[in-house]
Amino acid sequence: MSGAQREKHESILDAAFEVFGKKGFYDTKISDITEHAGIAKGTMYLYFKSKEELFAAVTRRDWETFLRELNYQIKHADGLRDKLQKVAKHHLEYYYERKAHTKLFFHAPNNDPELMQMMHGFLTRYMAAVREVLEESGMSDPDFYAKAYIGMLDRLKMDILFEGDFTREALEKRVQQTVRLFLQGIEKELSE
Amino acid sequence: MSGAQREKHESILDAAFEVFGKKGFYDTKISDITEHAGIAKGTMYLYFKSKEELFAAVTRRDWETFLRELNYQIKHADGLRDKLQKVAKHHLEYYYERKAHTKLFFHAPNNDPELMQMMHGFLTRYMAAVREVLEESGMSDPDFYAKAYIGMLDRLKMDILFEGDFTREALEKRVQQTVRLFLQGIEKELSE
Amino acid sequence: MSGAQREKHESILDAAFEVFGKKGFYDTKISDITEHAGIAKGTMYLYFKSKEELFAAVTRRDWETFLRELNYQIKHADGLRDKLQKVAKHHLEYYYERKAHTKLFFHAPNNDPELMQMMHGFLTRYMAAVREVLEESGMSDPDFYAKAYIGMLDRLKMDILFEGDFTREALEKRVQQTVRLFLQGIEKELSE
Amino acid sequence: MSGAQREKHESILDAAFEVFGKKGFYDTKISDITEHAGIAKGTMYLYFKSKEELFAAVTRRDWETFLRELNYQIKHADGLRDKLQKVAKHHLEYYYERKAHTKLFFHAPNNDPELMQMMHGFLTRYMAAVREVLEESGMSDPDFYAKAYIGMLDRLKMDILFEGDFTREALEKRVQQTVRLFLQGIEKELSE
DNA sequence: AATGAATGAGCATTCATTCAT
DNA sequence: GATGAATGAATGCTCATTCAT
Repeated sequence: MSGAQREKHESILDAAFEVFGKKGFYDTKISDITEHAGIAKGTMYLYFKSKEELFAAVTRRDWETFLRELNYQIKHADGLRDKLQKVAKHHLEYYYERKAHTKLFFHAPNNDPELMQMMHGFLTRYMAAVREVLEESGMSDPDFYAKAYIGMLDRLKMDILFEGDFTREALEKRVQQTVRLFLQGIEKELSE
Repeated sequence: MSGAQREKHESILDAAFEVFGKKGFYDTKISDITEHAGIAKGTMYLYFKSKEELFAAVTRRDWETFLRELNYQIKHADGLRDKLQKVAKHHLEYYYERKAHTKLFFHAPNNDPELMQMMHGFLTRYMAAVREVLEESGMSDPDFYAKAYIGMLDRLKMDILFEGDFTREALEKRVQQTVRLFLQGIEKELSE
Repeated sequence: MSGAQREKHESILDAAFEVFGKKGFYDTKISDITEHAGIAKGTMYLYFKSKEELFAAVTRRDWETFLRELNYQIKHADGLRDKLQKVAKHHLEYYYERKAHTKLFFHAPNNDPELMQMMHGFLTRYMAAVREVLEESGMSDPDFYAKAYIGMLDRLKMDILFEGDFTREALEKRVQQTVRLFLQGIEKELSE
Repeated sequence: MSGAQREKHESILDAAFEVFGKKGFYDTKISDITEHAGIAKGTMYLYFKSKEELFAAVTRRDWETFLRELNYQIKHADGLRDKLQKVAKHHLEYYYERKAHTKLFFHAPNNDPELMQMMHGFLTRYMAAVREVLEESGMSDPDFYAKAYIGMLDRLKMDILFEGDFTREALEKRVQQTVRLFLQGIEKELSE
């Protein structure tokens, strides 16, 4: 793929992110996306096999970015508390930045097994990253605790997405609260 | 509505629960449901305004049951630990019993604002019930903690729904772990 | 199927015969046919599974009529010469009456194995009917002669279909010539 | 056109013959042909105006070869019987050699008037060649007899094309039978 | 009340053809 | 001359909903 093609590939993904995120998978027409990208309808099919695959590609790019940055944050944090804090902040800020594109998360195609598979893979990788942080601190059953931590964060994201006036300050407070709650909760499990 | 009508109303809901739960909203045809219920296609429209409304009614009935039982459990439990335990057990068992109907939760109609509204209402009532439990123990910011607790449980439900061999024993263990984690986590916030 | 339904079924076939015969399979839109029949597009699909199946049904009805009348003609004819004459007349008149619907024969769907199969079946039944006539006269290799006879007729039909001014008198003359040629040709094979 | 160009022109025709013959006009994509010919898609359009024209060119080349050889055979045959025999053999062998490319004959483009015109021209030239043979023998109405003869052969070709196990010996037998049938049939019309 | 035949809006995708390089 | 990326017209079919019976 040439440079120009890579650029077009990206610009289609950008347009698709925009439109899928605002209108949801089913209410988005291919022509909505291609018009937004300034290309002809058929051109999309030179880069993506189908509407489903395009949605999957948008999701994949977004998640890969999420996971890359997550790992970067964890790597450059010091100690358990700092790492958990970075995770929480990353999780909540990710959704904060996507407030205007909520339909990416709630209005995905319903019965695409490949997409389901892919999503599951991402969730697993997210969980694994958090589990590793906990393992380093010598916790037992780190799987369970990783899931619980992510679960808390994921519930809190709802307020961010659906309360129009959620501020960055409120977000920051949530981060602190969550870390505190979790750290106290696991205190006795830590091997020190 | 006469008794016979009420019965038919219920039997349509039963059929819809079954089919929506197995095939998801979009892959379910009205005729699938009416055939399952043993009635004519048009008859459904005498009882429900639309496919969306039927789905909403199925969801509503299920959630109302959930909340009714939740409140019953809380009312008949003693003390914070017991109440939290009952909540966790109820939440996880609810999904355990619906393992065969996962598409009710993941393949809902995408763009029905009324349904979104309704779901939001149920989540709020669920949260409120847990918040009350926490408030009774004199916690500050009980909203946050209620959400965190529910978030943990909701993440754990995924394993129940998608791990085919999840047992009731494993479920029970999750309940204990979650309660323990949470209670330790909030220990210092408790006013006693 | 009720009487009214049977009538609608027939009227769709009539419309399809008309439009397919004039424009050919590929240049006919479903809406052309349903408009011609005075019904909605979806209604066609209550009676026929697909465009291909509708075309097959049109063809089937036409061929069944052809074969029914053929057998009737043969049954009510006396002796070999008369029977061959009736066959020739029937074959050529059939196409004469369908001069305005030539595309039924030349612009059929190209890759429908079921249709190919069906057509093959009809040709076989036609051949079998002629073969029987020859067998009664004690000919050897009646298969070959039946095919040769039908072949002559089928080539002659082309003039009928594509020469605009072909008259019934010319047709009648062709019948006589063909019978004469064929009878002389097989004279020595006859067992008398 | 240079030599190299002529070669490419031919190689496109070869590829088109191959692919059209195997998959039929509608199921063949231009890219199928150009890939088979080892050239880029656009290049085809430097040599042929359209897909239809390419198909017509393939057909034309094939028919011209057919007619050239036919005339050669007729010219080098002696007497009516020999000439008719050569015609029959040529006709049936032509299809025998194209058993693997039947779709050239049955899955042609449906609504190309120019192609129809061309095909008609070839049929006429074929007919004329046979008619001349008959005329030399002083027959009356040679047109009719030429068509009848070709008709017989054309019906017999079907068996060759669609019966997988048709042998050259069976073909030879058909030739003999056809000539015999026809010669006896026209015996009395011959002026000698 | 119950039926089920009829309706018709809605949309992803293909592929022959073009034309800038 | 050769390329191949871009174009965009064109259409069969589904299925929620209606309404005459």
